Amino acid sequence: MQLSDALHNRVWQVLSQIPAGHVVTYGQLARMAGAPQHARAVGAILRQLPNGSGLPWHRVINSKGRLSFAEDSGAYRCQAERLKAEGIELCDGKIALGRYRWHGH
DNA sequence: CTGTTGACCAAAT
DNA sequence: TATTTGGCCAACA
Repeated sequence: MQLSDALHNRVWQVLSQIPAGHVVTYGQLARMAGAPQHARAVGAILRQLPNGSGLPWHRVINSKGRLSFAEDSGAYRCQAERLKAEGIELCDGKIALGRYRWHGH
């Protein structure tokens, strides 16, 4: 891995704490990991996440309450399906952040 | 080393 | 409400 191990580990740590049925945004996760200006780096970390990591990457969405994938992509459908399985519905392509956002402990 | 890309974001138009 | 703009920076070519 090339991203600073420290950031990588903190993101990994926070990600593992997100409860099922809740979501956080990339920027929020970056802040929670102590790197407020690194929303994009969080995306890069998730992108490189190993397949069998077991981490809830699908609970991370963008600040607009949308999934950061093209709607016609398999990744989009995969994430949407995983969220639906946790009771999180996409209304008009958007998630009600006010209702599902996780605010930490 | 330079330039581009992108699972981003907040503020300004 | 919808786009654009400027900032961010790791990964990649």
